[in-house]
Amino acid sequence: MEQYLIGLNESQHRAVLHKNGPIMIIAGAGSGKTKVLTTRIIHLMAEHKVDAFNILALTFTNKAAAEMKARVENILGNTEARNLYIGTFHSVFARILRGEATKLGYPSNFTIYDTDDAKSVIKAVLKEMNLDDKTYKPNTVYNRISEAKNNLVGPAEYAADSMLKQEDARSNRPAIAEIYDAYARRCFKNGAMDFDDLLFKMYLLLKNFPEALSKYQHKFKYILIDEYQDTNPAQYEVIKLLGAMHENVCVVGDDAQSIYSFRGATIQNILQFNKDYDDVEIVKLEQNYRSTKNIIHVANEVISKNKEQIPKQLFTENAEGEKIKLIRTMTDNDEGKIVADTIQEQKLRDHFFNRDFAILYRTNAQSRSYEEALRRMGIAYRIYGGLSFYQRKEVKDFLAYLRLVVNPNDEEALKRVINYPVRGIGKTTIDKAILFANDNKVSMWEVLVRAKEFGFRSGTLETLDAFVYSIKMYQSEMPIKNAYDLAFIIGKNSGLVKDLFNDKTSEGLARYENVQELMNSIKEFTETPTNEESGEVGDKGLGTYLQQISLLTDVDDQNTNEDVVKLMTIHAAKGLEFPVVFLGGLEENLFPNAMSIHSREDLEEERRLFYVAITRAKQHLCLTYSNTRYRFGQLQQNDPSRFIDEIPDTHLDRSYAGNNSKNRPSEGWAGGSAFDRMHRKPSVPSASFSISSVRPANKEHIPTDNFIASDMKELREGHRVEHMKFGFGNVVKMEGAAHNPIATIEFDQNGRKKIMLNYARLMIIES
DNA sequence: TCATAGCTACTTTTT
DNA sequence: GTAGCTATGA
Repeated sequence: MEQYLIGLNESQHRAVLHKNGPIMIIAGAGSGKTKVLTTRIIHLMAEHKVDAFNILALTFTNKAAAEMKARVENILGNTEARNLYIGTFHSVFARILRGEATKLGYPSNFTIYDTDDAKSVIKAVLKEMNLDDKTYKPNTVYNRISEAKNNLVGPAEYAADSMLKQEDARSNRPAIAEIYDAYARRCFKNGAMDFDDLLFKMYLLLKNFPEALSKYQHKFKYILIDEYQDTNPAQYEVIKLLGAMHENVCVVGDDAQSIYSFRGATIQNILQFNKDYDDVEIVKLEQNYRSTKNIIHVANEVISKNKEQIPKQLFTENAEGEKIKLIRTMTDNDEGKIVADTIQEQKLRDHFFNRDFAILYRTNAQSRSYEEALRRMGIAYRIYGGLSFYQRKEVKDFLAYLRLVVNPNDEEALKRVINYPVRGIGKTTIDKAILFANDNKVSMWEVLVRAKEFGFRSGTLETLDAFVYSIKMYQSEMPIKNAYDLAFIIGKNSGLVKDLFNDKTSEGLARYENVQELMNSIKEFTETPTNEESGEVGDKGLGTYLQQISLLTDVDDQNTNEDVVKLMTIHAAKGLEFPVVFLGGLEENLFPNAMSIHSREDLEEERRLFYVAITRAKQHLCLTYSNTRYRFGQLQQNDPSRFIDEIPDTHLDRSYAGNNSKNRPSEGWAGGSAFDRMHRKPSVPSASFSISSVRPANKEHIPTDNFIASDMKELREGHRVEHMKFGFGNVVKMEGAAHNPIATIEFDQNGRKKIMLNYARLMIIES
């Protein structure tokens, strides 16, 4: 048997070996899904001699795509793997659309608008249409348009659809169809596509241009789709079109983990896959390699409450594990504190590293209390999600300059930078320019270029001319300068970098650093040897750079190995795993969220979200909820989440939650809060997070009476020490960075352990 | 034209 | 609680 097939279980093996025809792989949480996908690609290439050019693999995140690519390269080598089309739906489609843009009337250097850009265009459109943005909230309008595009409904179809018309009329927003039309025109005029356009236009390309359809159908003989449960109708139709010729479509997903319906994903795609094609091979991966038996049992129980699902039973051969812990606190701040305390305690007791912990929550706003508590305890953490690097104002401003140089029709970019840094082009002038542009059906840029003709007066005219001149100068440099050199000049000459540099507040400093960081990333881009991705367009220029980054969102993700506690929403945690997981805010109206408790579908999605959270944990899972919580600046009383009661009592340790946690919180319990108890006796053995069933048990050690932790700066190899938990031992090795030293200690009773001196409390007995 | 004080509005968000 | 926008005064 081939080396790469070794270690697959029977179902995994079947999924990998299936060659032609449609196949659906239902992959439970932690069942080795990525391994199956990558091994399948390797097998197709190595065994069936399928050319890399003929394989298309689509994922939802850059990270998933990168991981897949890396694994394939690892086995087959870079030269073989580099020609694979592995990427996110958006990046692969964007790449194809660049090549075919002219068919659709777009320039091939079209700009990609992110959500903020799109909303800003909507705002501008609303203003021009004299519509009130209280009734037509840009957010709502954007979502409505997004939904339409994800369902392949264009502006014309939208206007003609009586159902949609009725819905909009009922919600008192009859003008959505008009706004949609104006928005689409504006984007087109700006030479820009939003995220949804990348899918929608891809569909239109295949639908309306038979030769394009045929080209890509021939090219992609084998198609693999990851996270199929999260696909929306647009993605579904594109896959259907692309796969129609060979029908070698392999979809992988887990209906139980479908949590993106609010972004247009429809679980029906996976539930009905076997009706879309004849003779669908169905493989279920039900063995979990991630979690303890306890966690898997609870996950199964919870998800079984959902009606709509593909029947399956997850099982594991891992250890039994311990019960799931439930902690109740009085306030959200206590919740943060108790989690931070527990992390600290567990690090000491069980030798976990910061990176072994994840704190998950339903909404981003919940991160604050954890943050404060962790900071106070000096535990390193990182919040994932929230504002990504590329969404920060200063970064967007700088990028807007670069965008404008590449595509002067990009009105969003123009508006961002026309008076930033301040150069005396005020609101009045800008409004005037926009007005002229609309009246004369030209771009705003055009108005500026021909400012004199449009009758701007001398003072304004001068500043406008100077601005136009500077941008034109940058444009003329484009063919001869690489992205970094040009960006450097732009940053310097525009005064933008200086402006940030002069702001000496701490926020200003952070902003300056962010722009420097951006410059670094541009430099890195110019210095990295060209790979096949960029072979298409002018290599190291500004245009190529912008294309590359417009679909990147999370630079933060790159450092997954740093030793920090990770904080993120459950959504962001999908696909990840952690030894210890804390799940916070298990309260009615928060989780399940108030907006999702009115329909069965929504509630089931919340439950799937709960399922996703549970199945992130490898060894320990701790649920917390708080009696009161500040939300929107107001103190709220909360009932415990209904999901808590869906966990079988046999698998839930409620001893931290008070006796009546099943009922509504009573008035008189506060004196004996779990929090208080936890602090009075932090190390009662039965109350501790023991990992006995997962790792070999440590022999209990009772610290000597005069135990006082020594200064760890004094610790050297050869010292004899006492550890609170592990007893006596000898230091055999010192390593790690100066700020994070690690000692290897041979304990008399408990063997060799690595101890992080920043956290451990050790007493030096003999030096 | 710019700086600042108040008012408002908020789920999740791979791209 | 806080970001982000609007109205106001300088």
